[in-house]
Amino acid sequence: MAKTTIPRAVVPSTPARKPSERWLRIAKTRQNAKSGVLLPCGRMVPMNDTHQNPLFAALNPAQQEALHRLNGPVMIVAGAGSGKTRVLTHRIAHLIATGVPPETILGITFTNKAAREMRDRVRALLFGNLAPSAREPLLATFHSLGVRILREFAPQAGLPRSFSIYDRADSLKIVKDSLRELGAEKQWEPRALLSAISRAKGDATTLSAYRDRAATPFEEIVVRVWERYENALQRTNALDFDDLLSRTLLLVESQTEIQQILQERWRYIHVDEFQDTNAVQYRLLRLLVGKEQNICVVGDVDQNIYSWRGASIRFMLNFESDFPGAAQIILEENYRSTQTIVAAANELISRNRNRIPKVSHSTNEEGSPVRLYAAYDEHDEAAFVARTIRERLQEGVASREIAVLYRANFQSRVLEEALLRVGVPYKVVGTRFFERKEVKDILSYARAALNPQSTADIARIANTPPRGIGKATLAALLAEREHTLAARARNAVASLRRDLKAVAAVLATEPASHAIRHIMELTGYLRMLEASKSEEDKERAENLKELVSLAAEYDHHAPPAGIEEMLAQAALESDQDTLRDNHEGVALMTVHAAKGLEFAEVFVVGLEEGLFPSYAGLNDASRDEEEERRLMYVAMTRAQKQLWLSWAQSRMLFGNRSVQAPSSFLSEIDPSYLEPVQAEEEAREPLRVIYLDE
DNA sequence: TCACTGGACGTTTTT
DNA sequence: CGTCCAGTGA
Ligand SMILES: Nc1ncnc2c1ncn2[C@@H]1O[C@H](COP(=O)(O)OP(=O)(O)OP(=O)(O)O)[C@@H](O)[C@H]1O
Repeated sequence: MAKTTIPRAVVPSTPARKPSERWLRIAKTRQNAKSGVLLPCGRMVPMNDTHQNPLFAALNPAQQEALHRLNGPVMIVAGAGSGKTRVLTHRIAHLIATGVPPETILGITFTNKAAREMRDRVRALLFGNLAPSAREPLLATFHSLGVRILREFAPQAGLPRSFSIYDRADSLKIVKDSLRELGAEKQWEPRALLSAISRAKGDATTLSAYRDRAATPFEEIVVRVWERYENALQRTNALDFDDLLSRTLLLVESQTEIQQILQERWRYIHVDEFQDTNAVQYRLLRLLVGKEQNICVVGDVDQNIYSWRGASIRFMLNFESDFPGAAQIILEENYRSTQTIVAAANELISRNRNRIPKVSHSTNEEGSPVRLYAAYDEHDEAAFVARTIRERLQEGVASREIAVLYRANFQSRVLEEALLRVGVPYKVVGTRFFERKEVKDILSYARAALNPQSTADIARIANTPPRGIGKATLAALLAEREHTLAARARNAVASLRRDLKAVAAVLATEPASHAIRHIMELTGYLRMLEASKSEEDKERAENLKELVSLAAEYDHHAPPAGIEEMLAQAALESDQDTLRDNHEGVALMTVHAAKGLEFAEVFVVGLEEGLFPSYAGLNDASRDEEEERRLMYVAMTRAQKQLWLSWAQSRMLFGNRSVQAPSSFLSEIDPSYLEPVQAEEEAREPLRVIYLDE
């Protein structure tokens, strides 16, 4: 395997504004075709000099290996906090530094936030504060990559120029409607049907293949709903999340020319969090990798936590046979956490049988023990968290350095109440801005105007604000039977049409933020909110103003591309995206949402049998004890310095107070790493009375 | 058409 | 215990 690439054009793509801004510059002499690094002092060092090239100096020897092996397939396998993401970032920067054209590099991340961060890091590593150049690597999630490809090749993919992306709520609504049409809404759970459909799509199973092997009554109803679901999507020019991947796969699979274009476009492909890749993503990936086989994936099988939606570690296990000659790089040093945290997490995960044992150690300080709190109930637990955080803030820890992690979203409520009570600022990650009703409404106007087939959007906004369009009128409108309506209803429909026409005109001519403002005004939506006396509506009006400033980020696109881009972003926004880079406040989130993040101090709450590990889906095949343990491993390894674990002896579940047993995971951590925290006396007494009352 | 209300039902995790 | 939604009456 070649250790040095053959650089092509190595002339710096963007002229430096000021010499000081560009601390690292690509230079090359024509004679030897070898590149070097120009240090700020003006001295030139060879590109591969592991001592002087700053990109190498920031990595340990094992990590550097990934920068030496730029060609051919590479898989980096390593535990939490071992610098996998850091290596990817440096590798991409290094590729560019050696003269690989940036736009031939593709990096796939798990969330948009991760993509954005990687983009910032690569820029910082290469150009200091230089303005973004047109020539940049593409850093995106599989889903946004799909949108990009499908937009570019819309005709070949059999898609209209402007298609809508349906989020889970949109999809669920179609499933519900389909079930109702089938008269089966009482017998089946819409969510179960949607996840069956989604799961099949993610496994690259087509409807007809699924139909052929459907045997159980459940599978039969899935088929019947899926047929209707697919019809509805097609009718409304819409794609769901899974389609963004599967339609892209279909396109690239069936059209060799397109495959070739894409293979030539991205000659260096990277995938982060590879352990959570599903079948469709993997097949797409294999098709995108060109003859040179320049693919670099990083992952940790112990952090596979999305198997319930089709992600599988088998692609990691098969990597070497699918990509012959693949180099494997193993990273063993954890840079993130204290020795105590690393040891405790390793011990826990070693209980899993279905894994490949690996070494992971830390040369960081030993650190303090993991603190364990046994609460009386969920209120006591939340009070403990709030009180401890307040103390830590007083001791000088920044609030953004602290996270509280839980298994299920409903657990955030008590925590919020407790934090509010003691005045600790916090941010619940996962309450997505774009899922707020008022935001969805305004965006629905845009979607309906851009894509007149989008009946879901039309239904959503037809009577918001009230125009006098009720159920009957709406049905007639959607069936294009307006002429059968009474005059009053016809007028109402005419007013809706006028609004949509006006919105369409505005979208075609105005930049994104102006367009959004116009929508709010010309539809009377903002007026409706401002006329209301309720606090909630006041807040909604505020959110809409926020939406306008968000839209301004898309103003540089020519209309209507700005809005289209924003709509795609809105649909693809991840939970993590609600955490702004410079956010204030303690982060509250599910363990799933914390994947890939790190915090100085971490609380993991609700460590009770049935909750974490969760017993939900007990009858399902989806329940997986080992995945729950991996989830716990992910949770623990988010912490850099201090980890707190807690559980409650009693908890309100489904409106019933239930007696809880401590999580089995707690007994899987050696007691020598743990230190119990005593309850505060005054906190204990009144709560004990409540407890005994039961 | 729309506002209100009682009852059913839920909590796994999400791009 | 809350939330959401379907069904009711005005
Ligand atoms: N060689 C190194 N020198 C100093 N710090 C490092 C080094 N490698 C990694 N780190 C730091 O360790 C932390 C973890 O790195 P990173 O997030 O890249 O790990 P990861 O393997 O992707 O983690 P996870 O799998 O848990 O998401 C980061 O703060 C990173 O900056």
